[in-house]
Amino acid sequence: MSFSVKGRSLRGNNNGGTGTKCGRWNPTVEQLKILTDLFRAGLRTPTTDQIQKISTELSFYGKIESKNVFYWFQNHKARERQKRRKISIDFDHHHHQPSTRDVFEISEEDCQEEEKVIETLQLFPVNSFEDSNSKVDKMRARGNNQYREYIRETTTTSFSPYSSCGAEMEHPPPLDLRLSFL
Amino acid sequence: MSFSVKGRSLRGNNNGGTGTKCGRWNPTVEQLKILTDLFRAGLRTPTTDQIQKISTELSFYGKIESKNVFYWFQNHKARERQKRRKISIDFDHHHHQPSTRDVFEISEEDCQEEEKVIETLQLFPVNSFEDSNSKVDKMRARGNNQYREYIRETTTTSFSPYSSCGAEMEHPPPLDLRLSFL
DNA sequence: TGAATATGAATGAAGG
DNA sequence: CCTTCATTCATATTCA
Repeated sequence: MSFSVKGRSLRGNNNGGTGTKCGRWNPTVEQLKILTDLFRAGLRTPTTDQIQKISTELSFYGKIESKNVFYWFQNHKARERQKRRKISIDFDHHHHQPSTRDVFEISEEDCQEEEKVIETLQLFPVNSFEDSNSKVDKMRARGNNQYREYIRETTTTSFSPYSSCGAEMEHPPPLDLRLSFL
Repeated sequence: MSFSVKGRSLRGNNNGGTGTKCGRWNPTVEQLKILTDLFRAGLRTPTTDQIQKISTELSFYGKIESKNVFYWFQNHKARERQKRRKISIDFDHHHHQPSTRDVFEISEEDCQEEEKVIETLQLFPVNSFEDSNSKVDKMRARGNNQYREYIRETTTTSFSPYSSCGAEMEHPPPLDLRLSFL
């Protein structure tokens, strides 16, 4: 159906939201770069005003609407958090015995959970003395959450005691309880 | 849509964490079987908890991460819906029985749109034991709140004097002030 | 072997 | 902010 050429690779350069399908905004590399920088600089929930400015700035690199900026931050923030959360769960789940090796590297890069701001960049008043001072986002260990991306990053592929190299293991088929084990 | 059975032939066993490129998860026939059964049993959007269990169960048949399970259900549900949608359109277009097997191929699947559960299988409490109480989401009346309102009303494409459709323009990069323009 | 297709993975966009 | 849907991207797989 939809044409999917083999090598699309680069995202941003193909079109600034123009050219092809204008169904939805597709950030250009430049836009993405800026957004990421802002995020990493500590920006998480930009105000309407900030969104407006960012949008204007980014519009320079391609078509964009302020709502795109709004959504981008919302999604990015959420997914970044979930990713971290999921990884820990995943680990916890597959953690059998503290095997010597494979101590995994869950933490990953920026573990800056909070709205930490990098002054070096002369940021805006991200959350400046507004109402809440310390919004320690306590991640309540809820049992059910959405899953979304906790993906990418390290391929800390959870191993399983079974499944070796093609080798067939006389696995203890739990079987039957197919649909009831949940 | 040739009726080529989903038969992935000899796929399942290759990704035991070995063999070929483990770029991405490739379900083994057993895993696929279970996932499909669960889906047909009515499971559509498993909770994190369910995903964990399923993942554990499936890990027995081969390397797998919980995220794979998450994605599988997301994709399967979406594509099932999409397929059905396309068919109806197709049908609508022809104004008469396509007479082709396409329609049948699909109808073969359970047309249960909802999370209908087949009790026969003694399913889990799909949605039961859910959260106990409400999660009163307090939206702080910040100035940046409710952006959605704004989004709805204005489709302000925050245009810019530059950036037109596809047109190439040697933009005057404001650059530098990346993070300071706010 | 390259086009067509199946499907895992990612993310923009909304609804609530 | 959480959850879900719709699309799209990226590959593995098929097949002529």
